[in-house]
Amino acid sequence: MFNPIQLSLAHEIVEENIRAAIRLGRFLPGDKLPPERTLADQLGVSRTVLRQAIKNLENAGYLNVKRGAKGGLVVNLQSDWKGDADDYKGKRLDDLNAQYEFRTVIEAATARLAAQRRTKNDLAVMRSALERMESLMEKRQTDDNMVVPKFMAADREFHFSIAEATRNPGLNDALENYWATRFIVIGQVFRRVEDQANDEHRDLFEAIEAGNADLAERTMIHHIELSRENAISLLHR
Amino acid sequence: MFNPIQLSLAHEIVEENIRAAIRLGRFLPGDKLPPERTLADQLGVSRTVLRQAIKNLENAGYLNVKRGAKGGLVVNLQSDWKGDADDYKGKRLDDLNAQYEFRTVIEAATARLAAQRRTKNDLAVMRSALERMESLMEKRQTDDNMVVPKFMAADREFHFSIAEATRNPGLNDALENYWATRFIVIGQVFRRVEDQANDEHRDLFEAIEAGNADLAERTMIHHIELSRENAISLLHR
Amino acid sequence: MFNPIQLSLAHEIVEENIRAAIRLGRFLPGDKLPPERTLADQLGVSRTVLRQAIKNLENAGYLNVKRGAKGGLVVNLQSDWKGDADDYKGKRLDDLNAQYEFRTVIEAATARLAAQRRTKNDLAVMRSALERMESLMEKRQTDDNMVVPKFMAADREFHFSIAEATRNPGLNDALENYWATRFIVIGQVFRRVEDQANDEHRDLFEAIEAGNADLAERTMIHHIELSRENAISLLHR
Amino acid sequence: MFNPIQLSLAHEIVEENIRAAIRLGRFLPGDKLPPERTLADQLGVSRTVLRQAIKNLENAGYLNVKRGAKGGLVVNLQSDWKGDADDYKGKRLDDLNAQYEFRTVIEAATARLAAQRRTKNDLAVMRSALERMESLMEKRQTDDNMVVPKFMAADREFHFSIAEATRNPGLNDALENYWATRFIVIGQVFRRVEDQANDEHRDLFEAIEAGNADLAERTMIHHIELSRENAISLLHR
DNA sequence: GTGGTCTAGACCACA
DNA sequence: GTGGTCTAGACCACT
Repeated sequence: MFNPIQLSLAHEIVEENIRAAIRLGRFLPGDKLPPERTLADQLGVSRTVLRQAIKNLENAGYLNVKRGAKGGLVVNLQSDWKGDADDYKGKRLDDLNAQYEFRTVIEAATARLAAQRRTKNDLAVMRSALERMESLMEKRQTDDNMVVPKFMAADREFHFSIAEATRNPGLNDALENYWATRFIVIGQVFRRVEDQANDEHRDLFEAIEAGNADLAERTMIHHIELSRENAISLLHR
Repeated sequence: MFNPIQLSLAHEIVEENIRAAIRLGRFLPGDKLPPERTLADQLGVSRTVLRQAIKNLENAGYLNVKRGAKGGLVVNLQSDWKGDADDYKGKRLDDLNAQYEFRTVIEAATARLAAQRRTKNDLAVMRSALERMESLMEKRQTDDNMVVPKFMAADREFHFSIAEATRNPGLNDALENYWATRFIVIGQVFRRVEDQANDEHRDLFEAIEAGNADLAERTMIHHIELSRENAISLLHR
Repeated sequence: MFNPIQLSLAHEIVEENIRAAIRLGRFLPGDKLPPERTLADQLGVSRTVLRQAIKNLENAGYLNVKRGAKGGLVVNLQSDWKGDADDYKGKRLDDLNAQYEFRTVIEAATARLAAQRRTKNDLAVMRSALERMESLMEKRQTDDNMVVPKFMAADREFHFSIAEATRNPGLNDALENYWATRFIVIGQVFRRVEDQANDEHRDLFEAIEAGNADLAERTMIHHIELSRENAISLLHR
Repeated sequence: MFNPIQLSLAHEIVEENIRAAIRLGRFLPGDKLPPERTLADQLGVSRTVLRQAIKNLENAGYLNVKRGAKGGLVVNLQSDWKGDADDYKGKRLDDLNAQYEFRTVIEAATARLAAQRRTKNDLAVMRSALERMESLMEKRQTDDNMVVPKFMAADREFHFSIAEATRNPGLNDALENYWATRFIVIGQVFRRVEDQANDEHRDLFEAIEAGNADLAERTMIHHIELSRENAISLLHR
């Protein structure tokens, strides 16, 4: 009837928040987080608690802490993160499909509603993310190891800007929560879907810009379906 | 960039859990909760914490604590609950609409998927809830004050059994979370939608039983739309 | 010319202090340390620092922390301690001999000086420790797992009471430091030297009681030599 | 049961290290310490910390900081040192005796063991220090103010080379620690024991060279006894 | 009345 | 002007 409650430790919540921000690309590898004192203030916790979270994130390979006047909390390359790829290693195929199904439900709705409600400003934000993705796509053959993280951040911004355009906080939150906790952060996924993905992104944008809700919805569903197939072929071969 | 984190005390979480169980009709007025020790065990907390939660729920009118051999934690009538109707008093119309919109997205999906995946057992659970609602409907003119709570519990079970039939935990959780925290527990809502509501419920059931996904989805959307109009006319007149 | 300085972290010093007290048998397995607040006060540190030390000692198997009114910091059985026996596993034979040589220098001096300076009170303390050892010796065949720890604590008290009787703080400190950091805490040592050890202890006591400095010194040297041979045969077979 | 722990700041430890090196004559008056960067490196601290220590040592009269290309950290004459003689001013006679007693225990052992274990190389080091002392002794009537410091450094080297010859790190450390923290650095002591002291030093050397452990031990004990009487007559007249 | 967690503020060490 | 450490005090949760 009742399940054991989950006691919330401040430092765990803080850790989860920062981890999500990093995984979502709000801070890219090489970026510095705000100084401890500022971060603690923003998160509404003491430095003690924040530092516990930072220590864990450092151990998990997300952060690199440097001392001194020019030091700070530096975000590591994705390749140093521990436990992310593993999250999906043993995952059952059914679970993965169920997660993509849920995402499809949410994003089909955001695409449809965004097509009906997007403002000029929404479109500008989407276009900016889209163009960033396209320009990064051209650099994909270089060995700049920031291409993948930057692309993933732009991808996230594109999808979130669509959700934002719905003006529905529930959909927004559901999507953010999905990406933060379940989004697969493996660069290889990117490398394989790249071309298709970007064409789909542009189609999606154009449908939303044109206010064509049905088309936007269909395009989004197709886009996520491709993403799903890719993830599955990558993780369950 | 970062928002203040929200810490919750153990007894608040426990209180919220029990309140949700009551609001969702898992315990009906007059029912007794399990004994303290059992409850504390299930929730994984000490009796100190549980008792604090119970004290608050008693003050909020949800519970009536009776001592003695035949005592226990008795659930009160809805009419004794405090602060629930208030939740919606000052709510902005836009917020209410956004919430219903979110519910529509989720439940349109559950209806569609349930129509495709329901097992015989799923249908049996749905039918049971449906028949209970229909039989309660006939008693709605009596002054039996258990009719409304029982109807609401059956209503909840009906919707949840549909979500259950999708075999998608994400949709399931989203729905449960929605009902637990945002579902309007005002009996008057029930009194006004009752006739339509029940017809819709049966239509919905039949579409799912027939495996007609499109129809199930349309019916669900229509059903929630009626519910929304009702809530708005009641709360924002 | 200069060596890197060793930065002293408060919690490490505290940890070392408590660990030494346990290893020296000032707290026996099953004993409770004073409550955190008291301990922190005595050690002149904040609870934060003390708790870090306790956490480490818990991880190292020295302590078992229990919550609640009757909880506290309980000392574990020696068999749960980690890293103690290991300290000597790979140790070079020369190092071990050098350590025993150093101890011989210090304790030969304490025995000699104690024989010259012991008061009645000193003798009473020695006799008490001696008698405790003798009474424990009789229980050595039982399976009471407190016999070894208690014997070791009494052994330590006996030797320290001799050092105390010299009224020389330098010798006292050197001995205490030696036992705290280098004393071998392996119960098996005890089992093998038992009979001889106790006879020697009594001889030593009688020489000191009689004020026979030469005999006391010779007996102590012989006693430590036996102990050394035992340790070596045990650890370097 | 437990005593307050003593925390030390990095710059205090560094200061103490450098002070000990100077007091032990590892750097003689007029010598320059290594450059700041080298020193900071060797000590494993930042220059900030090192400079704080240097500032204190300058204030205490140990160092004279000279800027410029030919500048550096120059060690002052003993006569400029502050606070050393004071260390013993209020000291109780008993404490002084106890310290000499402890030193006697340690050095009697080093003399005995050195006589048994000294190598040719050990003897060469001892002889070098001995001869330096003898040659300085002849200059003691001149007003060369380097005679005393140089003699004291040679004296320290002589005693340490004996300890070194024992191959026992424990004895070595105990002696070094003793001299660094408790050795009386007052030049006047030197002026009064000089003649005897040097004869004793030579006797000691010869006993060790001859491998006569008993004689070496007796000579050392006598040597320290003279030193003790001298110190006491000087400080407690 | 114990251990468990968090806070606000201080000072240190580093670059 | 950053991260690193420590303190004093408060309140929570457990038994």
